[in-house]
Amino acid sequence: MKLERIEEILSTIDRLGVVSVKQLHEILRLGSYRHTCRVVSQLEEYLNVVRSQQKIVYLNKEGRQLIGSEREIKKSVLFDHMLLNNEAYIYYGCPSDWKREYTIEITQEPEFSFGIQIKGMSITKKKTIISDAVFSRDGYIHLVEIDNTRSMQDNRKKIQKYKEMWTEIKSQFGQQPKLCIFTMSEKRKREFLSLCEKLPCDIKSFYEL
DNA sequence: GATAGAGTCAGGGTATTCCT
DNA sequence: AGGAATACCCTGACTCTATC
Repeated sequence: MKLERIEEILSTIDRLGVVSVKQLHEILRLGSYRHTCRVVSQLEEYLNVVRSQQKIVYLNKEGRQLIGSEREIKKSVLFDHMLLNNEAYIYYGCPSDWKREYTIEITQEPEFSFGIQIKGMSITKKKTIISDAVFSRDGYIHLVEIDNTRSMQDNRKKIQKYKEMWTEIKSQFGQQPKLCIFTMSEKRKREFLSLCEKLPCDIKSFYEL
């Protein structure tokens, strides 16, 4: 296989972190599924392979070295979450500016300063929120949240955080982003729908994909 | 003609579902 | 429960095609 092609495929894997062969088949579009399997097995010297329900791969040291990636992936319980993240990536047509684990940091002016100004000290506070992924489409920013096994209580907290920060998020992106949420069941989808009432959002359950 | 890329078919392995 | 049937995933072997 040509080096260029190897690097291209390894970069794709690097960008997603962890990916199943089935997902690679949809992303790379190398022809038949059989052929994707073959390509992956040819690249195995650069990959760690995990067999659970299906074969999933991520870059090993050689692979990272070849494409100069600093991002080391360790085998973890987060794999399922990352694979679901990929499903969203595929659903949106593999956006070229897709970024995982995107940190949004904002500074908020305090609502009440009680008229006190302390010299040399800023009373603004910083807040961060990490989206599972961010991408743009037709010029619009999309923030992606993947709900796998998080408790609904945690989900409520996170959505609340988005609501609190939404004004600043808007001004940071210079536009109204869209919150895209993928969840595991219709029941949760309904809960998210009511939680996100006032946010521009797109909520889907994985069964719809 | 050698090589790489790609398709088809068959079969093994394992998980899931079905049936008694 | 436990064995049979089914479904799904992965791989090997063979073949064809394009390109150099």
